[in-house]
Amino acid sequence: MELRHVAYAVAVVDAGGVSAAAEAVHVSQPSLSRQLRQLEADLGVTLFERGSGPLRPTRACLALLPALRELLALAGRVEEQTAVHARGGLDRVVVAAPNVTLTDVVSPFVATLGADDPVLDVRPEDSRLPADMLAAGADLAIGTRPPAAPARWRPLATLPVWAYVRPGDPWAGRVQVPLSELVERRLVLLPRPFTSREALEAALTAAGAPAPAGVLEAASGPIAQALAAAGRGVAVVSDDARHDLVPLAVRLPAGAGDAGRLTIRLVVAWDSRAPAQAGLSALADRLAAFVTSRYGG
Amino acid sequence: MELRHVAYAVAVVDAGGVSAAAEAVHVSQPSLSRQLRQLEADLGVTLFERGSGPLRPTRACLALLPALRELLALAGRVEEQTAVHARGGLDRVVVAAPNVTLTDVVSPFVATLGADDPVLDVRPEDSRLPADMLAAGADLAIGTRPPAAPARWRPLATLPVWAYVRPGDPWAGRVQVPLSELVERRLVLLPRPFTSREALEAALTAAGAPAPAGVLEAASGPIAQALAAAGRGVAVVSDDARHDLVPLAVRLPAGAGDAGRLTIRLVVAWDSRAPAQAGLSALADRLAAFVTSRYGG
DNA sequence: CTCGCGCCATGCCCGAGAGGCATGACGTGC
DNA sequence: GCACGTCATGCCTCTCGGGCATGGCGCGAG
Repeated sequence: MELRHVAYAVAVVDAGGVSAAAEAVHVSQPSLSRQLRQLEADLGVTLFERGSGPLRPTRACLALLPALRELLALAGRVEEQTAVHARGGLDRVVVAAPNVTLTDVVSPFVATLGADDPVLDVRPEDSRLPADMLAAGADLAIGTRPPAAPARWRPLATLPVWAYVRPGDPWAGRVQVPLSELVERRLVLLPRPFTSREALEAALTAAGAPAPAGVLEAASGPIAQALAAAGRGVAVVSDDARHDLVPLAVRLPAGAGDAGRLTIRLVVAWDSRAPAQAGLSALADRLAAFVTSRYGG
Repeated sequence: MELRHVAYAVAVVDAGGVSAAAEAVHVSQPSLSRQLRQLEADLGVTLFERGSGPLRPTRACLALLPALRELLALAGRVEEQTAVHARGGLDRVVVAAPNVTLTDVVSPFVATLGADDPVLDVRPEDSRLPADMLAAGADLAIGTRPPAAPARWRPLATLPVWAYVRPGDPWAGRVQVPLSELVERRLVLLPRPFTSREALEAALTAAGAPAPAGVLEAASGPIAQALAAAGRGVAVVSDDARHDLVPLAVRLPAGAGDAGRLTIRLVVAWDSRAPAQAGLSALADRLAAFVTSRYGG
């Protein structure tokens, strides 16, 4: 019996099914399904009844459940306690992230931390690759592309890319604009390595849409918005709204996933071999939970 | 953090060092050493001070120790509790073993089991290979050769092979006899597949000793002893003494290991994929502990 | 009635990790 | 100074956890 298996079993009970639990514990549904059976074989007890629909805990499972929860809680307390004894581990955590994310995501999260929590040493980063940030000394890195092993990562959020128009614009009354219409306008975009730009171009390629009628490059999100506010074009960025700009979702052709809107995926990553890895992953989970509650997943 | 790692760390503290702990938890010393470092990295805490001699727990480790022990105790209780709910798992456990082992080892162990323990359904087996016994439906198998993966096994005991002479024999006053002298006598041996026979012949080959002067084959250990009691030769078997026979250790040439005596190794094996695997390994551990306390390892 | 959708299980493959063996570095005691 | 006991490290194997793709299966909508 391993703690991981116990956590999986409890997650299945709480989530009411394997599929839902798999999402909660960040593994695929087949993997979780197999781990469950392994735990059952290991203990020699049938924990779940299979059959129609979501599987349901057996009587034995429910009887064990309190002890299993206690086991997890105790393990959690041990890991917390280690933070106290950690030498140079979680007193300071260096968080690296692109600028947009820092202002819109990390800063609000830092504001929610208590006195017991580690001090987050936030550092803006040019690279979009979490792997590079980790190599540069960051403990946690936020970016758009999952790093390769042995780094670990977790999905953080799926943020929409907005097309910002000023209040007087003909589109100002709409809530979304199709990609095909968007390219007919002059666009204010960020330079290439920025994710909103890359996501837009990838979507254009995938949809077979023509190149935008005109492109104006801005050095940062706020500047792009300022240009849009000045009527120089439609700013396509993922920043939150400024200057009273009106955000429009960018509608993609059907079947493109992400609810048909242009989005960018954020991930949070850390080094699996770093000291206090348990603490880092816990912090990453809290950050993900915070973002989910704030942006609604 | 996984329960296995916790168990390892506690074992190291209790045993006072990696090497001793490795034996206690049945893994090799290098493996245990690495797991420890992994646990430290995972928690972000230095648990042991390395340096001269056996490593010693740090202050942080000692602070965590009670919680770790509690964690293991709780996990143990959960596994015990599962035995109660196990369906057809550990109510009956089929134990297969060679005849000698059954009478001399398993039976006394069965006598020590309480009402809460599973019923051991003991079955004598001709094969010396635990793998065959498991394939034949046994839950636990006792034999002389460790099975291949995915079966799991544990060393059970190292039993001496005795040279039995009757009280009136010229050797009756001795406690041991060298292999070279033994072969000059007429010997009462078991047939080939029996382990005492195979061990003897392997030792003869290894020592370059001549073949025994004369061999009388007996169908079983007790019969061999009966023949020895009748003065028909020296019985070389691993059974406990009967018929007032005098046991002599068989001395091997130096460097042959096993404290220079002819011995056979016993192992207990089970199927890692069997239901109630946790209960089986616990039972195997208890059996090993019993044998150790009875035969002094 | 049938089709589609949401469940979970299974087959396949890959990579990480745990394990063993052999060996090396380091201290201690004879 | 040498033998021995400690733990660490390199190398290899093999299990197992994980993901993707796919297959049954029941239920509900059309």
